[in-house]
Amino acid sequence: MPELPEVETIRRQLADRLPGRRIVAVSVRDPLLVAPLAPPDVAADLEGRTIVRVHRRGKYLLLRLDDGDDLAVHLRMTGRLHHSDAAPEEERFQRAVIGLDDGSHLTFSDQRRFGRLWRVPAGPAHWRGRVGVEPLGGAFTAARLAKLLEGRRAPVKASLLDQRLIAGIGNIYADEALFTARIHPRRTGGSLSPQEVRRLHRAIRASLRAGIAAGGASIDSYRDTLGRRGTMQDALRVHLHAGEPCRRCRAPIQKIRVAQRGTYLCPRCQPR
DNA sequence: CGACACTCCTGATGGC
DNA sequence: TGCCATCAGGAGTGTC
Repeated sequence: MPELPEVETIRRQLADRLPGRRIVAVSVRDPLLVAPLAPPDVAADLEGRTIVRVHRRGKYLLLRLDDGDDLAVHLRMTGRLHHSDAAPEEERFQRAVIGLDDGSHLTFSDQRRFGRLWRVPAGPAHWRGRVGVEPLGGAFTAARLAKLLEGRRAPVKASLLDQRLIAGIGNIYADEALFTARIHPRRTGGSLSPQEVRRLHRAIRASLRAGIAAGGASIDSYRDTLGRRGTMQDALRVHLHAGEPCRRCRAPIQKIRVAQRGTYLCPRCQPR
C-alpha cells in the first residue's frame, strides 16, 4: 500500500515530466473516484489547466494547477498512477485517464476503489489539523516527536499511524521503525523514555528514507509511474515475516493485532 | 480532546 | 471443485 516513500517515488517521477503540461482531456470512468462531484463536471473543470508543480503532503500527491489550486490524489490501498507517452490501453481497473498536451497520459487505476481525486485550495490552511508534521522535514525533531507522544495512552503504533500527528507513515514503515527502535508497538506513547523517543525518531526517518531509496515497497499492487516494482519489500525486517527468525536475535517474528492492523514484531528485541 | 469502533471496497484466502 | 465467510487496511466519521 502506498505510504510516504511510495508517494514520494511517484512524486519525483512526475515532477520531472508534468510541470508545464496542459491538461487537454479528462475521462473519469469511475464516479466514485471524484464523488460527490460528477465526472463531466470534474473533466470540464480540469481541462485547459496547466500543471505547474508536483508536490506532496504526507500520502497526498498534489498537482499544483495554474489557477492556484491543487489537484489532490490519494492512492489509499491499491491506487496506481501510470504515466505513458501514448494513450493507455483499456484496463479493468482504470478509474480516470488524463490526457496532456504533449500526447502523454496520466492514468489512475485502482482495484479496490478507495482512491480519490479532488481539488483543494493551495497552501497549508486546508491541511492544518488533518495532516501533521512531515517526518522527513526539518520540523520533525526528536523533541517534536516527544511532544506528540507525551501523555498518550494509545499504543505507540496507533499514534504513528495517526496522520494528524505525523504525515505519511503507514502500516509497513510503522512496523519497521518500531523494530529498528526496539520498541513494542503496544507500548503507550507516554511511556517511552527520552532515549526511546530519540531512537524512534531516528528509526522513522531511516525507514522512510530506505523506502524512498528502494523506490518503495511493492508488496501488493504498488507500482511506480512507469509500472515498475520497488524493492523495499525485500528489505523489510519484520513486516510480513511472521514465524521467521529475527535478523538480530533469531527469535521468531510474531504477528499480533494493534490498532486494527496486522502488526509484526520481534518479541525479544521489542519487549513490552 | 483522546481513544476506538465502524465504514467503504473487492481480490485473495481458507474452510468444508 | 465450488461456495461462502473472512481478511486486508487508509482515512473519514461517529461515539463515549
